[in-house]
Amino acid sequence: MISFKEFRPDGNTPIYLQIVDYIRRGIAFGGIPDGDELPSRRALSVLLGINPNTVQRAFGMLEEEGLISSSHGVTSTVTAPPRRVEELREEFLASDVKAAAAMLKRSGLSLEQAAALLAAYWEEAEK
Amino acid sequence: MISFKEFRPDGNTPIYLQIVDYIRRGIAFGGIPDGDELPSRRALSVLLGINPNTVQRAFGMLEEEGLISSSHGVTSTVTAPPRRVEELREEFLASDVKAAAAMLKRSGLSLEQAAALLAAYWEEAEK
DNA sequence: AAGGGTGTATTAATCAATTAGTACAGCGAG
DNA sequence: CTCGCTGTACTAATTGATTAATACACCCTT
Repeated sequence: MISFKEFRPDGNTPIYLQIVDYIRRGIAFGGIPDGDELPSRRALSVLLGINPNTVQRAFGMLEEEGLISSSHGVTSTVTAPPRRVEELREEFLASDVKAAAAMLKRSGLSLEQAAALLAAYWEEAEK
Repeated sequence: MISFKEFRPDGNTPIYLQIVDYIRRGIAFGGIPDGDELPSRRALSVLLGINPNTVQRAFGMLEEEGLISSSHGVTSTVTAPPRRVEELREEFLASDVKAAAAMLKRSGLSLEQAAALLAAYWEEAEK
């Protein structure tokens, strides 16, 4: 059962997106295993103090993405076979790295300069 | 006189922010010189097909940032002495690099891995 | 079979950000 | 001096996204 103990909404980004992100990343990196059970829409909504439909919106997106499976009357479960997890990881990496590269490129940096600066700022960058 | 010939709003980000960004980057990297003249609020609003106040909002931000100078009755001009340009460039770089580093770190990469991936994706990254 | 749990669909309310309307005030050329 | 340009301030309208209300439909346990 996925626990939301470490879920800390940032108050800035929409909640439903943070839920999606939390679970996505949990599946990709944080050890949420295949077949794991999700809290019910209503249960989670109570826990987070939000409306059930907000949870539904998040879960709906995950469902469309094929990361969870839902059916009437019963609680949803994670659908994350090893291939999918690997795929997901790569998607994340690719999009993050691309975004980072684009960002650095736009500042007119060469690859060498970018790498050097990255190293320089690496430590102090907040995880 | 700053021309907006190359200004291509992306339809996604708010226009006033895109204007700010366009001018900021122009000053930092794109050769908008100190003292250069801006179109009037109204003129630019007509050119872009938007409301004068939307332009005003952008110009207001630039004014607060000290990047342009405005006074009543007369058109605004760029205020970008060499020091300021250098400073601006560094600000941009620092914030971009930090953002990139944070992004890569969140994916659980080591510095070495990040550098390697960056190199791998460098070419195809859109400027 | 019935009641309390569950997911789902549709619609409405809320809220924040962006954009626009209108009026006022200063400069400068003719 | 005055007209047309300019910047500025304040307020209202619009819009889009997010969140909430409500009702329905299904499953499972007892």
